[in-house]
Amino acid sequence: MNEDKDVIFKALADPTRRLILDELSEKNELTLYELTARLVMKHNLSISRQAIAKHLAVLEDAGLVNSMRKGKYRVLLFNNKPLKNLLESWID
Amino acid sequence: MNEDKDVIFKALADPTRRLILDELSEKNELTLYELTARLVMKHNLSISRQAIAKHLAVLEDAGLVNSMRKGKYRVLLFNNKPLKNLLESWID
DNA sequence: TTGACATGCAACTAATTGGTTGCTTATACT
DNA sequence: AGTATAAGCAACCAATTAGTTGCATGTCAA
Repeated sequence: MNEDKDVIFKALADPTRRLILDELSEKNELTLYELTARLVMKHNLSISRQAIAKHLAVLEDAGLVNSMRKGKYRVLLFNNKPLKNLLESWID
Repeated sequence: MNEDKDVIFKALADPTRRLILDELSEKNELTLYELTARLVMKHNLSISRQAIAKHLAVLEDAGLVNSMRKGKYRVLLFNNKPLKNLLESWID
């Protein structure tokens, strides 16, 4: 309901989390390590793996990221469904 | 540029600010007092005028609300332009 | 011009949050 | 079995922030 919206908007409020969505929307099925490496290298981000893991927890909670265990790895999937019609009520 | 986006997303992250946008998108040219009264009454919000004023400053900073002085009053106007295409890069 | 009303500003507080460090668990590979 | 790699968990810290209270400014109307 409306709390879903709140969780989504709050998830989008952080620039690092938006970068994560950018990366995942460009290339799905990244692992946590791959994602961290990409963020650090492509965007000169200095941030730890644990910090990224926390951001991912927030994004998963909002339904914007799903993940599957694949052996040793956890693989990340972007899900844009919650974003559709999110701003609808304000745009005509 | 990208900082604009950040300011906009952060502005949208607060539920009270989203309620303010709801009210203003429904009825433009409210004054601060009218807006406060509406929020308190329609949504059972217990919040002071000053708190609303702070939220409005954030929304104005993001370009989502404009205001004009009209004599004794300040009149508030909703502006949805910054919201258009905000999520575009993630939705196909 | 004086009082009432609408708004503006500043200092303070409590809660939230993004980040770190350190340790543990789980899986793969030789 | 033993080591290296990927991830999970928990406690702590610093900065941000939503909210409050108190006071100042500006405008209208009698």
